[in-house]
Amino acid sequence: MTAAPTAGAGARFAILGADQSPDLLEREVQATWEAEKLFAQLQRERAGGEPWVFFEGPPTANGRPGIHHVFARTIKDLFCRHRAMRGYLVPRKAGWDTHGLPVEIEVEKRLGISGKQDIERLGVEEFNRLCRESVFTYRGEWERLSERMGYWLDYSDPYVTYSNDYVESVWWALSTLHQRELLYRGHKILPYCARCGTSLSSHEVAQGYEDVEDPSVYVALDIVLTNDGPVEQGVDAEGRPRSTRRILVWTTTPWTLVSNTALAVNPSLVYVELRRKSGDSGFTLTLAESRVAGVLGLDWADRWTEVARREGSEMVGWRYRRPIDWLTFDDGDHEVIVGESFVSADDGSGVVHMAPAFGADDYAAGTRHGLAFLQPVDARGRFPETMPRVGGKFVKEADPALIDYLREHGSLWKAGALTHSYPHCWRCRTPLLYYARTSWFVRTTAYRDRMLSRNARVDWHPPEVGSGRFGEWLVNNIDWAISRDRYWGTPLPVWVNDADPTEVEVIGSYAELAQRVGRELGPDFDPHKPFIDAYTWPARSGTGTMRRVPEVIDAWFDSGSMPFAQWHYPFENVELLPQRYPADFIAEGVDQTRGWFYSLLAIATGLGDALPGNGGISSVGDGVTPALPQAAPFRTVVVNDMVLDANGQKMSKSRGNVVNPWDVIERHGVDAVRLFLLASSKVWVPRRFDEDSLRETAGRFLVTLRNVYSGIFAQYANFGWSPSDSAPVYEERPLADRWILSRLTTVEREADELLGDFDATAASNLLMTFVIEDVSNWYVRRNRSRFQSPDGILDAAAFATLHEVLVVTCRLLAPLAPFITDWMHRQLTGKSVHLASYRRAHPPLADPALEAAMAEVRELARLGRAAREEAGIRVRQPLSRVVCVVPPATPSVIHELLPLLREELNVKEVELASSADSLVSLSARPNFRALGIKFGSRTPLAARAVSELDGDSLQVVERGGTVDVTVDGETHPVGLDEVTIQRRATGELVVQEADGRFAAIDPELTTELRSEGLARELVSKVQRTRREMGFAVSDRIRLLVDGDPARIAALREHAEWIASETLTTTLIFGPDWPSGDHAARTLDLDGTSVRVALNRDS
RNA sequence: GGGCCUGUAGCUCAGGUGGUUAGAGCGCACGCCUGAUAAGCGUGAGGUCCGAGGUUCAACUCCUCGCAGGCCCA
Repeated sequence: MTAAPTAGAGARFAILGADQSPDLLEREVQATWEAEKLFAQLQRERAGGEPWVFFEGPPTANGRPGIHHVFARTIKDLFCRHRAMRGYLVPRKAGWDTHGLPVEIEVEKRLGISGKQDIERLGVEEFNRLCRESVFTYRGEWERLSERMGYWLDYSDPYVTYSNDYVESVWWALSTLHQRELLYRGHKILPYCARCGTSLSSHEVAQGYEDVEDPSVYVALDIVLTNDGPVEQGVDAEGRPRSTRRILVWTTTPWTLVSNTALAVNPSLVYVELRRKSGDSGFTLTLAESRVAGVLGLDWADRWTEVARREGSEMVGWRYRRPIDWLTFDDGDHEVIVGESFVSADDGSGVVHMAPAFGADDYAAGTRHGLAFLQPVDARGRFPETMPRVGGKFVKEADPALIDYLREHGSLWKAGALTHSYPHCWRCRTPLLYYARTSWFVRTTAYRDRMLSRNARVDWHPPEVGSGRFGEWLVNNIDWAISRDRYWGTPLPVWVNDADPTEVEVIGSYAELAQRVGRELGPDFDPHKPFIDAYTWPARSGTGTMRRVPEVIDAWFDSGSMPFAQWHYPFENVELLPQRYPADFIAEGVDQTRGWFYSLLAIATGLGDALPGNGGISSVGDGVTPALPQAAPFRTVVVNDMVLDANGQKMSKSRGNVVNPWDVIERHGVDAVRLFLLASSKVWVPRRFDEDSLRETAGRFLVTLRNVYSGIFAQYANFGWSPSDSAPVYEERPLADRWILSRLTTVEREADELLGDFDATAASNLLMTFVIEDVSNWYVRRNRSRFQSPDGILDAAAFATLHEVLVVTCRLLAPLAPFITDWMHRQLTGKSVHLASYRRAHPPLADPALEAAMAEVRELARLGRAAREEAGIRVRQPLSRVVCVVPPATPSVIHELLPLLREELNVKEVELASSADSLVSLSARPNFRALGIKFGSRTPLAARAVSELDGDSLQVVERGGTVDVTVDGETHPVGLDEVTIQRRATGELVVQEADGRFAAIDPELTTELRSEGLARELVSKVQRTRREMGFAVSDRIRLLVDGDPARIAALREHAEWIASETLTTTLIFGPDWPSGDHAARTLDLDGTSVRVALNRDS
């Protein structure tokens, strides 16, 4: 890397060659950062600043980082950098999520084993050792990529969820929740393989769906009590005592009928009660109206007649008699109809049988309605030996016997078969059972409202994720099942008396554990399985031994504990935590909605005032103290969506379209990748990663930035300008300089506000547009000659101006593209951009009038060019004049800017015409918004009347008066508010107009103009020849020109100008060819040939 | 089945609170420039704003119902 320039004479700004690869440059910058320990330096400099707290969501280091990780980390990095540049101290502690199923699966794969039996055969100790080892297989690559992409994070002291300190903090959280009666043992319905004896995780289930044939059974159950009272009893055709009203229920799992405790109807569906027209007409049958034809046949009306219809909500609370009464009810309601919105009328009868032990919906409904819970099936999926008819049978094999039983008792309505997709064990193909398993829960439903109110305080980007995807889901929150029947995880710190399962102790620290077991834990203490299970102690009650439950906890509970566990709180850092909690900012992918975002909120809300400054619950049950404000653990969250491939497809290994971040970084550089990801669309919309698109947007922008710096600024500044040279104060610089400096001030403020508001996309586009349009395409282009051959102090001020523009632009861009900006900033100032302040303390004032006027000039330039195009006259050919009109509100400073327009359009004169000018005619455009308020439904009539106003009337209006228009027979005054006045050119000029502005060129070419055009043409071609011959920019030449006498005469008029433009010391017109070396060319000048010869004047 | 997002030019995307001429970049066509040059600039042609209803004097914008794609959850 080139040494930074020192201020003063002879300063040299390094030039960035066009062939310099971004990758190489960025690696050099990276090396500099490392050598300087720049991140640590920044943190030291900000140490006294107000903290702006960032939480790093810990990645699971068991897979290679992909391009989407680069995306998420760019977002995290850029806001942290921005706030640091604003002066905040932004702690950035790294973290690793190291527990959980993904790690176990990775190890299983590597060992070529699968399933719990295999793991236990291997030994839990060995398995967990391998898990611990594997976690950091990819850690090195994660760190290297993070560094390469410029994601600054303190990796020296990361939090690691498997570490003893971290686990202890998690234990503390669990025991705190337990003290608040928020931890309990309950049931959870899980997909379970009875053969393997294990429950399956959702992604295992997803692998095992197969089409199978299952029974499809309708049973008609007796209704015994409705809202109108008891139902009359009777006997059926076979003489069995039955109720006179029945309800039709459908199931594909007859074996669960043994455990039936309720029926569910959809409260908003319509149900009909039908009676047979003939035959067994002594009873009625109730089912959903929309299912009647499906169940009873399309011709049902021939045989049935409707006796009542009602909404499901009217049936809630009715009582029925269950189909099989072998089991005794325990606590809870039973044989009742409940209302549940999940009940669908797409199949079945619109009435669903509920067995809370065997279905997730059923279980949830059971919890909601306090239903009884009947679970007779053992761990191998069999009914107890003592059960009638099906004793000892595997449940699925018991179906036929149960169907027979129903038939014998007259409750079977019809039995068939149904082919549908059903989950099977992916290992052994056994159909899975949805099974209630004992599980440990956090009673999140007890504080759901608090989670909602805390969530309402979060600044979500975008807001709809917070209110919709997350908020809606919170409303339907159910208790968090935190235990897992697995091996590699934080062990659940729950010890239960083996003689009395109601005696439970939850251990909240290692000291407490040591106290229980009556000895030191020792330096080699490992809280993981299997070691932890060796810690037991005699129960306090005197009988039995306290033994730890076998489960580990959900890894999401680990990561959700990071706000305090990363600091080993409350065992350490008690003073620090109030300054590091809550987070001002987090950012993760939308897939974290129910992951990390939830676990952070659920844990923090449950802990309440056990965390400093967290407010909330101090106890549960009767005593709730809502004293402190209930903040969420994060004040702001930026949610990013996925990165898709160039065709909008999800990246996946099987499709082979996964983008390797290292490859694209090598090709384009990190700055371009970061900018592209941020700028292509709002970060919370899925974006396509298309390298062609990247190249032409972010890539092109960076080339332009480099060109402005190297090709304009550095190249010419190196001829003798230095930052210490005195330049006129801002107010005395040329108007163009004041304009770009004003734009800079405006953009500086806007970019800061946008990033302050977490809108990285708008900030990226603002800055890229500023550099390309305002800096490169207007300021630099129009002032190029001031850099190439500065004449006097006002010209030279361009260097000071562009220097300022580039320095500030680097700062504004630094959070987004940290490499090139740092390189350039060091060249320009000798200092790293990342230690700079984002905004200048005393920028020159913005001049809105100047900016507005320049915008008009640029629009006129566009129109003027279009007019030239239309007239077919190239820009090099000078023209006599252009006549322009701008809106009346245009600031008067525009008059001072007209020289710029004259140069841009290559005309001798620019006239601003007024409305009174003979070139101009006025026309009116109705202002619908204003007219609409006044005229309502007659707006179209009024609009027509307004647009028919003549020029004289409009002049009156323009001066602030009103004129009357007739609308629908009535007269109304119309003023400036209701009409937009437009000017059009009349006469012989070539006109382009838009939105009340126009530019009209005079296409007439005088002899004088023609000869000047010719001279320009010659200069241009001679310049090209010089260049082709390899002359240096400053080389002087001798030039001879010969050709058609009329042309030569025309050129001769401009001899002096030609000579000075081409650095010609001796200019000869005529046929006298010089002796010696020279290059002779025949040039085509405006249709005729001219011969030139030139050589270096040494 | 539920929740949320997206649908605008060939492509990628912008388009507060409804206002009659819907924008940009790329690509394309034509042209300019030729000492930022393995660069730069301009002009132009491209659009039933996914569809159907509705509200309104007026709908890309608001409402309802669909269609297509995506994500998450069942």
